[in-house]
Amino acid sequence: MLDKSHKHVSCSTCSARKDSIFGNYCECDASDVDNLKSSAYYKKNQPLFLEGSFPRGVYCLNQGKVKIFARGDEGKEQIIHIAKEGEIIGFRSMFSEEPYKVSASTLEECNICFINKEDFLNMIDTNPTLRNGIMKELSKELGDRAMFITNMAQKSVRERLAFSLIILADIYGDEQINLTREDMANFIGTATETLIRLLKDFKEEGILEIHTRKLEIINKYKLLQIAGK
Amino acid sequence: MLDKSHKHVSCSTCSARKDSIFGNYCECDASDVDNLKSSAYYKKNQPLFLEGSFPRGVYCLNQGKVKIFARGDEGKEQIIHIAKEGEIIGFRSMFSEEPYKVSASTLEECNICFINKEDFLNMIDTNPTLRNGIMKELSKELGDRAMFITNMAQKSVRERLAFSLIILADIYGDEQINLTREDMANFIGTATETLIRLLKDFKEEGILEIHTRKLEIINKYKLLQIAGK
DNA sequence: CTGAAAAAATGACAATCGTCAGTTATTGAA
DNA sequence: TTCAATAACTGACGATTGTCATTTTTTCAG
Repeated sequence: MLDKSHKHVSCSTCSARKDSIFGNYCECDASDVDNLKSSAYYKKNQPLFLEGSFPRGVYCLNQGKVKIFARGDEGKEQIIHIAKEGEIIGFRSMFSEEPYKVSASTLEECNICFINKEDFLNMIDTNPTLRNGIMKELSKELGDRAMFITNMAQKSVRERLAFSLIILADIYGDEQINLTREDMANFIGTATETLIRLLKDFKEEGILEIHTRKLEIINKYKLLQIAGK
Repeated sequence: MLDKSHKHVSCSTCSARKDSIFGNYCECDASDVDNLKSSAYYKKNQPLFLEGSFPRGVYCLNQGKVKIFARGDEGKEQIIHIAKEGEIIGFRSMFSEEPYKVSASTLEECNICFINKEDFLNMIDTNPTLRNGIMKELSKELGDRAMFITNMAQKSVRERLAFSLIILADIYGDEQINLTREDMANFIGTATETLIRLLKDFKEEGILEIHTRKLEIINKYKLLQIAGK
């Protein structure tokens, strides 16, 4: 259970900081960031921002998981990314001068810090190390998305499920994967029913165990084989 | 027919410059760029760079079209983007410090300029306007790719074809769309045979005319309807 | 602890789409 | 101009996957 008291989370004691751009590129300025940001507790399924709205700043995830998703023409969610502790969310829109093209929403209880657009852009302008880190991050994600598109276009749902389970296992670390079937289907890009059937297949093949919502991967090697690379 | 003499193409007279980041963000420095870059003629189907290799600089497309693509596990191409006159190609990899995650290859005869990595990064460091333009571009593309992923995941091949034809019509401008069936299928994310069948359907529905390889769009409104937004 | 709401699961069925195998048309170099 | 190579096209067929309808299980607020 997380602290819900809205108490200020300090960067200097932030356990996620080692995984963060701030941690990697901006060692010296932790206290500067500390003075600029605010922190807040978010309930499960609470939006950070919505597609179409204008960005006011960036979010830094201290604790919890956040889904980044777009909506298709019929309103169906497509999850583009699942952010974990230490990630900065929504910084792309700081530069594009466009409304958000994606939405962000918590998948579980979260502690999230917020930095104003103006303050953030100021940091970028005056701190070349941080700036280079951000540019590197933008570029990396662009590369990742090229692979994402390729997987979507060329892999079967079964292959994509295997691939996604590996990614999810990485995101969830020690914890077990914990997503609704609908969210998982929206990540893989398939119908919920199809996902459920394939999970059952994987279970029968001894690849994973299903503890209701939580998934435990038993045979990662087999997943890698199915995912095909 | 393009000039094949390897003669230097000057930025100041480059007709594509108005569509370029250099044109929009770096008005004053055209001659600076001029002194740094080299220009070259490329034949059809000639690679600029390959997935996995390390970037040496960026390419600026003066004339022609270039496909940017990744390869799936079985070697099948997935075209991520088709660059037209004025676009800068390969600048993402300048920042990521990774090998290319995509390949680039000409789709027709091209004139392409080249700027060294070092010179380019130097320009970025010393020219904030250009830098902001680049960051804006990176962010924009990231947004575009979120939509690309969503389309891939949620639209039928027929819908994706309609959508892609609109994009291609925009890329080709006054000219007619001119791609092999295979390239077009690899852009849409389908089998060549399926694409051919659907093109025939569209022809029979009066949406387009097929002049062997070249496609002429007759009813753009209907395409928009089918694409679904 | 209980009941209503949400999520997960199952079954039946049809359509989309990919694969394979083969034919026709087009291109471009000799 | 010709011929070989490449690209475009057609047909048959089945597997994968989405849709709809329904049941079972789980969650969580009161």
